[in-house]
Amino acid sequence: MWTVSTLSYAAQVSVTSYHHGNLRAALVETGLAMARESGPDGVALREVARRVGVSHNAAYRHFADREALLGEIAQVGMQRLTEAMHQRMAEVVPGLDAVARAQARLRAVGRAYVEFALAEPGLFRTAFSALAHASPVEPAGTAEEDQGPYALLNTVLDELVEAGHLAPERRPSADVTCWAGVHGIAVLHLDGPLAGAPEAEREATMVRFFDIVERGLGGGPGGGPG
Amino acid sequence: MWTVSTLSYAAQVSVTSYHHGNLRAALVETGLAMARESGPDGVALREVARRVGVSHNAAYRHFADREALLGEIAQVGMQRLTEAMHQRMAEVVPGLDAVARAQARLRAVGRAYVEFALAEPGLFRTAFSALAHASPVEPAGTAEEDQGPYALLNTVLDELVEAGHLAPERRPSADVTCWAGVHGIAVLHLDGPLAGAPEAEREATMVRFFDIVERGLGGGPGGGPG
DNA sequence: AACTCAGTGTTGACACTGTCCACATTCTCG
DNA sequence: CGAGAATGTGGACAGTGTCAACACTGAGTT
Repeated sequence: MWTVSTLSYAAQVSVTSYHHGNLRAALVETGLAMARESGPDGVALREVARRVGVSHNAAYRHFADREALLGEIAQVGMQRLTEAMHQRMAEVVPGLDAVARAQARLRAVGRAYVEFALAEPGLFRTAFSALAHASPVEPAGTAEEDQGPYALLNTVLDELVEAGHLAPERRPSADVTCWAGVHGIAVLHLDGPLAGAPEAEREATMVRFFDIVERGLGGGPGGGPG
Repeated sequence: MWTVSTLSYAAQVSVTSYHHGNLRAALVETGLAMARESGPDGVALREVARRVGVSHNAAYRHFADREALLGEIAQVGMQRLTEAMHQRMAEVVPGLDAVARAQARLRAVGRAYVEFALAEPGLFRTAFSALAHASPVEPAGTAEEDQGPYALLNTVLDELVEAGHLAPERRPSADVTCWAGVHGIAVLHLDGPLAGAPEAEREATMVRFFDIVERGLGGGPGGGPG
């Protein structure tokens, strides 16, 4: 009955069998597409099943809930976000001194975060809608790569400390501050009062934000310049 | 049939008439209560009508859509948020010099924002869920009071400029940066990976955030302290 | 080779939702 | 008083998530 799409189902089996062979993956993939189109609310279990070419309820053999499927999709979304950040971070040209390089990499991950949110609004919203997944913030030292956006941010911030721009005693403040700021910019542009702002303005906002953060983080152990 | 609650329907009429007399207000009020309980998704048109004691569909005489009702509720939520910010801002003791006072007021509005989000998660989510309402960010000068959170923030930032702590050329950067940061902190604690963080940690995060922002905003026209 | 049985997919049902339609009642105004 | 505009009602339709009972298939055991 159902036509097998030409997409990348890892272990595609005979085309007209009763068993789909890879339903779970297919559901996630199709659900992902729907999430990209219309966000978490656009992912209807029945519609996903319909598109995959399987009856409603079939999904219940692989997911306890709609929530469970959505969680899986959210996880993929989070992964995509991480990849985007990683890529932008790696694109930073290497011909700079340590401080400039670390600063550029910090700006790169931040910019990637916002860019991703605006380029993939549905996926971004989905990733943050049902997060029974991600651990409630890993401790700030566990910074191996591809462990999530937070780990990536921490990596860059540690580089900034090493380079000598970020005073160590302000290091603990830095991660959540940066994250919150960038997330706030993303959300306000996505679902907030800044939605529809022209790109130039958004770009200016980003630059100014990073200027302030860099200024706020950098320098010696003393208080502010006042 | 429907029992009239003891709440504040502005123009309550005869108890057993065919016409409710104040349906619109009653719907908003009840919808608001449901939004507080379970966020925007918890506001079901039929259930609202049921609780008010009126048939489903009655709401359609007063709202074009579920979306329209939700928008009205969101507006009330925004108003509550503004009030909370206003109050915390007014509570700042007056016995300080101009700079300290302005800084304290900035921290107060920011803290109020986050506190409100965590104290009224459903309402906060609702306020930011369907915002076909609020104008896409008023220009940064239009800062009369009770015009919304953004106007309030601008007021405080202007005070900071007047007091001499915020360099005028960094003023345009300040509003969105502060807003985004505070909004990010709120959202990450509400729906993000920081959910469930203990209050002490959240408090520390807030303090650190404001330290960085203050440092980043303050001081002379020169670049960072590096 | 036949049988069993767990895994997987299907059909049918239920309760719930938003929304449209036609109808009923009431209020207001001429 | 009577007409017409407001307002509330009931029924219907399509859509949703979820549960329970049934059907098919494939892998392993005897």
